[in-house]
Amino acid sequence: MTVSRALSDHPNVRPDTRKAVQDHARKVGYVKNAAAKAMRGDGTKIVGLLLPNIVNEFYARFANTLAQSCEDLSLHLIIHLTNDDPETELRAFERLHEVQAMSVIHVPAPGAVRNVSAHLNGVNVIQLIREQNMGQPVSSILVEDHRAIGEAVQHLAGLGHQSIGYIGADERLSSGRARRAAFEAGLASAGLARDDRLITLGAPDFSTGQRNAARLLATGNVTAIVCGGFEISNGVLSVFLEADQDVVQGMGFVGYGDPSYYAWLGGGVSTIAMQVDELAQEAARLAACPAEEQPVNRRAFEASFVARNTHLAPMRGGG
Amino acid sequence: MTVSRALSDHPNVRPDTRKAVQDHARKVGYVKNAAAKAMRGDGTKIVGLLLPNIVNEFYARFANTLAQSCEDLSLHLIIHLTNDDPETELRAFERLHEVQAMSVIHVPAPGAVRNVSAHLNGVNVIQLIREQNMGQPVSSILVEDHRAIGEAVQHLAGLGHQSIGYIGADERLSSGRARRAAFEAGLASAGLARDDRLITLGAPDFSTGQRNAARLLATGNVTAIVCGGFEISNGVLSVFLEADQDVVQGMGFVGYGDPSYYAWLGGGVSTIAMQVDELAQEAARLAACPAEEQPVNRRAFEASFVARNTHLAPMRGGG
DNA sequence: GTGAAAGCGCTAACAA
DNA sequence: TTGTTAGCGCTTTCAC
Repeated sequence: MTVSRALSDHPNVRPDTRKAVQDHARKVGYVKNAAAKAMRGDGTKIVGLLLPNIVNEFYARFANTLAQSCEDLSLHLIIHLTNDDPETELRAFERLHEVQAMSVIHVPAPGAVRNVSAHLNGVNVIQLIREQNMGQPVSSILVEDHRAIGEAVQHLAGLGHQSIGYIGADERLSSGRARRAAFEAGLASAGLARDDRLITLGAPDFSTGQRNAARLLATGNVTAIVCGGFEISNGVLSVFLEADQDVVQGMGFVGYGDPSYYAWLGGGVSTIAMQVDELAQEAARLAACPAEEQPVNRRAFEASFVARNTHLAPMRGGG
Repeated sequence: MTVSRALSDHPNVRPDTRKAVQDHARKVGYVKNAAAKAMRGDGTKIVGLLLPNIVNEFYARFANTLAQSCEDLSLHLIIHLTNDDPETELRAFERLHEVQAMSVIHVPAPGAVRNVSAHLNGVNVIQLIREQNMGQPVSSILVEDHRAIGEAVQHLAGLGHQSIGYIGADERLSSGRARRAAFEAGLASAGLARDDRLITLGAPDFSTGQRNAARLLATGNVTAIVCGGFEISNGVLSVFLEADQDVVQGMGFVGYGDPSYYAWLGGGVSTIAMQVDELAQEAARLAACPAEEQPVNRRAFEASFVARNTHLAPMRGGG
């Protein structure tokens, strides 16, 4: 059809014909059928995003910026929540395979490698935050937080803390391993001895933060806590904010991630902050190219330590 | 092909053949091509979600719960951010038309009706929070906040406030009109006179909240502020939290929406809370049916007034 | 500069 | 119970 050529801006169409066709298409709201294009093998412009959840402000901001970039690049963004569950993650990959997603950006769930590889043919896979073997080469966008975590520990040490606890993700996550190592390196460079009883690990979720914070506070032999995860940080913080004032009096706290309200809570929460928007833009950049044209890529963005009121002010009502 | 029948659980296939086919499909990770299904006219299982943004915790929680429901219902959720801009919204509808979305859930952007109707053929449209004429029958899921806003005003009046300001969305939004009316009704039932200078309206965004809060505080003749929008509430709150202590001393504040941290800020922020999860589940329920089988539906969920420390405690650092 | 044919993966309808 | 045909909307190839 000449119509098809006109709509695709092909040169071999009389200019007036082309214009007439295009104008009419716009008038009647015609758009090309993506399914038909996909079936011919033209690719889909679909980007999948797999996140543990989208309520945590870090993930929300990432998704927000990514979605903006996708609008600009005319990509379709399909979101799947994994709850950090490998089974759910597998199903998400399956669904994205059905619609022939061009790229998938994902925060790998903890746990063993499952048979996802069957769903990854020709898919441009981009890992975020964490790295996990997928049985095929993948790109990754990481956060380099070694230095920032070290600074956090030294900051606490400088305030006189000698018993600093750590709550983070366990060894099933690459990020869990790296952050724990960074914490221990920080202790060493601050001249503090490591006490394994003060290092508590678990799944990267809110309840791990809650549970371990309560446990560390209960022992009474910890004077500060450093967090190694977004959800964990929120969980720990919830315990601090709801604890009796005399229990947390003088306790040091360093969160992970920097949601907007951390600056407002308890006089300002010290934290490890990352360049969310830059992460998301890089992700969009990588996701925009089909797998075959996209060389595998590995890039890390440096995190920073934000010092605020490391000792949370107790909350008090105003009336 | 017998294979197709086997995979579709068609009865006319020898049971052992069927099982063999299904097992093999699972083993090699075969999934049906959604594009081919769509091209036959079988529909797409794609649900579009159009939100102003996804960082605001109300929208984030809505999207989160909706995404969960979509996983359960095997629907694909495509997210588009509109920034409350009609042009961007129009482009999003266009993109969803391309992929033949089955349903679109959207928070209508303020402004005139544009020619979206061309992109809505056979689409199950579900409006959220706000209502706007789309030139065709649509379902809507609303928040009934008249009573809650009235309670908020009466609560403030009960605390002795006589000059209560209001910051909300303007008349371009159905929700803006309704909430303003609810505020005025609240004043009336509290026996307070309406002062139009204390009622400030604008776009439903953060800066509207910031700007008008600063303005109302500067005039000095307002002792409390009620917010009529999610983003607006956050904007107003940011001004309160960053203002000099003596300026906001004794000021009353009622926010809109109930993000998790409102309970922690300044001793607890009083607010209008809504049943986010219920809204999202209802949205998923409506979105799961194709347009032709879905009778148009209009449902409202009651909001509630949550009284906390209506007078924000000033923030102070702890060390 | 324009049209005709073919095929992408799938399933409803019909034929065997 | 299984196989064949046809067509969904699009673009590439080839013919005119």
